[in-house]
Amino acid sequence: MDLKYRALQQDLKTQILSGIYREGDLLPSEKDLSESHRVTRNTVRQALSGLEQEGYIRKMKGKGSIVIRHHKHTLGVLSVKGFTEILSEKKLNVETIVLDPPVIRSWPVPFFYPLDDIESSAGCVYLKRIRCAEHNPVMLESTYIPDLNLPGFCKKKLIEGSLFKTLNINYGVEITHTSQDLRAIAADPESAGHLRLSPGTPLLHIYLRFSTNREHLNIYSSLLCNTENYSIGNKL
Amino acid sequence: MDLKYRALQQDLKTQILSGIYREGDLLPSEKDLSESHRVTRNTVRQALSGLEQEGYIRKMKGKGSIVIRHHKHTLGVLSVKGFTEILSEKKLNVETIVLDPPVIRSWPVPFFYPLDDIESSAGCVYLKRIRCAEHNPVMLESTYIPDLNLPGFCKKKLIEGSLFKTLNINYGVEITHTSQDLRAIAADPESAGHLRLSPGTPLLHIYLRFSTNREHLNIYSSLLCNTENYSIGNKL
DNA sequence: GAGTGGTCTAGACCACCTG
DNA sequence: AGGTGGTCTAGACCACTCG
Repeated sequence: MDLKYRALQQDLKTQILSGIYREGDLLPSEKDLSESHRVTRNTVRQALSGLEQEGYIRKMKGKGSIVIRHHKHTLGVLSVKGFTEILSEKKLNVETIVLDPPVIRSWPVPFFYPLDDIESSAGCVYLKRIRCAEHNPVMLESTYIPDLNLPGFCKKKLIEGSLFKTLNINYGVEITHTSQDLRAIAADPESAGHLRLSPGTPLLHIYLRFSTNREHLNIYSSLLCNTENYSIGNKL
Repeated sequence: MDLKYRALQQDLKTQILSGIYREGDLLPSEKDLSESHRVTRNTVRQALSGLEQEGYIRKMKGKGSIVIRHHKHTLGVLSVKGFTEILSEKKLNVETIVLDPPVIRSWPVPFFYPLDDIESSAGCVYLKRIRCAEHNPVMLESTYIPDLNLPGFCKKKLIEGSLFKTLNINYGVEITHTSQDLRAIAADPESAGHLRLSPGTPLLHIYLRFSTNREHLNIYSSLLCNTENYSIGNKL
């Protein structure tokens, strides 16, 4: 598994993040990239589409691919990514505090996404974490995963604190799709306490569903975000 | 301008919305579509990518492209679309109430997006509207457009109530990119009144910037959304 | 006019899913 | 085993931007 377009995409991303290409710079043309990386222009275009989707560049007809300014104080595009990956790319100090370590329990009723029979009848791995940026709690994340062929998951530590990395390395799970659902709600007392806010403070509530390469093994997350200092988006 | 992939994408979308393909149905395979529409598979894939992005289908390796269930009570993917288009696709009853008809004024200071010199020195076309779904106000939208070569814009009526359609048909403006920024905030008294809510109710605040095919002509919108009954997202 | 990205063709091999 | 989508190649023509 080392796809050419992903390799090129990661190459360019690294160069942008390391400052080789700066805001406003033009990337090499698609023709140049295709020659220097020995791939066709279609493959280059696939890589550049990915970068555009992630908010690193902007493609301009007749001109080229422009590197885009990175906004501080934005948590990143809502995309097929985990929290750790999003914020470490922004070079923010990131911490995760585990409130409830992984346990097997029954599914909450009602659950925020409809579950299929196989998911329902399997148990549910649950964990709850606080995400901090620059030492401030900004996000409260409750995660639910069907307990389908994940032996010993609750006993092991998360690799580098990342759920996705752990699932990938230990169990070969890869994220394939994401869907999301957004609302604004008032903070309940418990959540407010965790986020060091007053109850009733408006929070961004995001329900996420990550599909994976394993059928029925979907990852569900409920995120409560304090958007006072860090907004969510792909502001360019 | 009639691109083959766009034509195919629209074709399939119409068939899905009209019920020819229902939730869970498989679309014809990429090979079949390429033969029946006399285009290559790459072109078919471009069209299907668009439909996937818009949340109409889900592509499954080895299986096919599955038509996805439409959730009621979701306002639609945040995408390169106007409000009118999003909700009419969902077959909801949609109304727009113009609070402040288009006028030329100076830019608010500070403005929520950085403006370039040409935008700043041009005037600013401003309008404010309430969006209703099923006769309930759900969204308060303030729109700002640089007054760059849009003769008579403030005097004319909007075509079918759609800002994008008006800009497109009368001035040849097409949307090319979108960026967005999300926060949760408490409703101020004025906004609360318009949305028939109590002040302090949590609202989803979305800043949008639409880039167009005309340089410097960007469309800026500030949206306040009541997400109590209609959430925002691409829940599948 | 030279270079760019946008679109499109006509093939190919692969991994994955299902019967 | 046969069909599906995922990836990739090697070309082509176009509209657009810029000097």
